[in-house]
Amino acid sequence: MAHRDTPATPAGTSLSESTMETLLGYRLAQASVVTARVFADRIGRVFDLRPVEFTVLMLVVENPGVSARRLADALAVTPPNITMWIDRLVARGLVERERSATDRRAQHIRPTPQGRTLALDAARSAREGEEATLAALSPAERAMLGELLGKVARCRARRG
Amino acid sequence: MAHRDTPATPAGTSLSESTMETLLGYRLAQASVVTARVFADRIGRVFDLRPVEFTVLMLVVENPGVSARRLADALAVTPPNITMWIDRLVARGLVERERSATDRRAQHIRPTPQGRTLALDAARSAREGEEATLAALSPAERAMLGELLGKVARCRARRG
DNA sequence: TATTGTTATACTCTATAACTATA
DNA sequence: TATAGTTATAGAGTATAACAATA
Repeated sequence: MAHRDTPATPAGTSLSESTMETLLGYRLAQASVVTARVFADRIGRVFDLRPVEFTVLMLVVENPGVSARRLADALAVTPPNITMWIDRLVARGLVERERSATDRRAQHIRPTPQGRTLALDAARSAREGEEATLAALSPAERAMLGELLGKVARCRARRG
Repeated sequence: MAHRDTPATPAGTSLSESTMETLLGYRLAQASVVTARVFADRIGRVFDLRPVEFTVLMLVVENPGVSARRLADALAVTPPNITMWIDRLVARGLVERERSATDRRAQHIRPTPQGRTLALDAARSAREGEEATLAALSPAERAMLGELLGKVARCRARRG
């Protein structure tokens, strides 16, 4: 059988990932493991909000009167799904729907006072969690990283 | 009814996201929309590999003889799931399992020649796709971004 | 007793298709 | 005819629990 008895990568060491590291998608995924954990600890458990749910709420707070369509586009989520997430927020009294007077197909979504408070509390908590977890990065590095990620996000093709 | 007829954010403009932008998790998610699309176009459709599946294959290529456990840890995937992904790669003849001689619970996973070829082809294609899509970023910016993301990934708590 | 890996299973999230009501 | 939103439903992905084999 002449299997080479290659002494596999010893445990305790990190796996080699030199090729993967050249792919931005991989590095994003690895970095997201960290932020997802912070989110779960700081927002998921405490405020009972899923990532998308929190983002929808926060965007509604920052853009009161926004339509479901625009939220779906901003989050790259399909129309049926944005309906579901908004449903959940409405059921919890965090946002409200209102038919548009000018285009009766569309709707305006606005935060309730409770929704606004909860969103801002959650955001603050997440920010604190990230700061604590990412202490290895200087403020300048964090800022630079944010800028670069924003530049990547702006490479998104319209209407994909 | 005295509803305020606030002229909601006009369509055509981007949504305001100043608070969200202060959260690294949000920026990562937004940037991931771009890389996920590149992946789907360049790897998903062409090579019929899902993101996790591709990453498993690539890590096996770069770490021949690695155990399932270490792959699961590296990818933050649960043991049952890594079993499933490896099953799929084995079924396609891209990797092989071998019982460890020293610890008969564990196994060594190695790429087949076809697996190796396919992984490297896919990686090259993904890299080309990212370069084309992220042309708005200079090589220096791309390198800096990769470094910073690596630094974030290294903030991952062990065994969470 | 702890660890590697597997099976069985349920849950979450997302996508597609078909529908309504407006424009 | 096209668009905003909804419903119904299927699929992909992930998680938990229980188990087998080995250490």
